[in-house]
Amino acid sequence: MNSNVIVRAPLHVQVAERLRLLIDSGELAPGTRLNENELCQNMGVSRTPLREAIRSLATEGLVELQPNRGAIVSVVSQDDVTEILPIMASLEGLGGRLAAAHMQADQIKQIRQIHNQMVTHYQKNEVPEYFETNRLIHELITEGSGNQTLVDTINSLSAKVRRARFSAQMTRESWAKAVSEHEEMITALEARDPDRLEAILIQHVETKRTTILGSLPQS
Amino acid sequence: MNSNVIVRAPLHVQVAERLRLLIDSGELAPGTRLNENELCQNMGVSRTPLREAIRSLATEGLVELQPNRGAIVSVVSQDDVTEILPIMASLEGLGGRLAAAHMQADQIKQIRQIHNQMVTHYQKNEVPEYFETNRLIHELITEGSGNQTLVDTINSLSAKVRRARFSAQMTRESWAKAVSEHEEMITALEARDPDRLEAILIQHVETKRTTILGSLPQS
DNA sequence: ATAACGTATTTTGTATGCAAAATAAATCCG
DNA sequence: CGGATTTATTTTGCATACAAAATACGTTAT
Repeated sequence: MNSNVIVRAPLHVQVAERLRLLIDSGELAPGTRLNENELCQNMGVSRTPLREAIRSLATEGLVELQPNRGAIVSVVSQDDVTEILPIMASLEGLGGRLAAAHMQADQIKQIRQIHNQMVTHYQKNEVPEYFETNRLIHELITEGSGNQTLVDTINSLSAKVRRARFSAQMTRESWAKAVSEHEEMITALEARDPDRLEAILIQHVETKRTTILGSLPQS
Repeated sequence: MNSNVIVRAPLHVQVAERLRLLIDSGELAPGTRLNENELCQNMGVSRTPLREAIRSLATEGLVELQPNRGAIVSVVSQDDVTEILPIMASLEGLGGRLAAAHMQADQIKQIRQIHNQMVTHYQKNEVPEYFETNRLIHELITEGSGNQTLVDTINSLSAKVRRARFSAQMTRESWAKAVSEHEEMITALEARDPDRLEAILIQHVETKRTTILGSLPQS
């Protein structure tokens, strides 16, 4: 009779999610060794599901397995970021191209509204809110492509870059440039101009790359 | 005294590799349920490393977990392929662009040689050899980008498409077209023309898409 | 005969236990 | 006293054991 079929996720999945959170929040810093007993007690589960979860995260690239020595939180190097950003540029460009063709008018309107919010956050210098609305816009455009595999692929790469957290060194200039590029993005989207949107998105990631790695030696 | 430090891979990694092979070869067909006991006996390991391996494959997308019902070999639908191919086009294009800039002259010569082999296989109608040399050329160009993350990303997507195995229906025409596109690819690479190589690679995947899905309903 | 229920068996999920490897500690020797 | 070797402890890797869920089966009742 009860149609509320509650399929509670398997333990190892829950554990994986929790670990992902801990790593993403920085509570488990890159390079930290994952002590199984410690984590087990901490989370109140046995080692079996925990180990299964760790294996999952390893194939995701979030942790690195060291034979007979357990796992460490993987360190995202500058080289990694240098490799990832051009890939993201390409994929976000593709996403934009598809989105310009497929998105509904009201979805585009919604993005315009969020964009306006973002500009307000920029003007009021509200950094975390800016980043959040920024992220949301990119996500919505990518999802607008209607290509779930593309969304997943971008997210997986994006997570690694985000974890590097070089982002803090954003200057007033590069911030202004990013905002103006966003303005162009939305305009191109409203005009449903795939080529232009694609070009801007690629340029936008290039700006990001410069911001992140520009001042640093390319090791 | 013995400096030959043999670090044999952990069992769950070996098991994962073996499973990947079984799935790739079609011995474990899409949709097949993975019976743990059966596989354990078959491979002579206990359930623990087997289960860990299955979790890894799940995050890779090769198998699909069904809570309290184990795992099945994931089915790659036409929709999936339709989603993946444009992504691969984009990424192979980027790979080519980078390769044209970074590859050593002797590496390019090597590709030219393999290309010539491939053409011979085409002329002699040696299908498996053709596919293998074809695959190798794409791999070498992508690796020529010097971007390992890009290589990994493409490989992961490529594996799924390959598993769909629509490839059999290659006509004489589309085969000829593919070969001529390859000729253009190598020429562009030798001329170190990134824009041209990128364009051809994107076009090439588009040809592949048409070959694979062209005649079929896009469900 | 068929549908529905209840039981038995299989299969998955989780916990525990034991062996091997790695790390830490302590002892011994120079 | 310092370095190396040996011993003890911790930690990982794998196997087994038990519990819960799902499937298969058989029985009963309509």
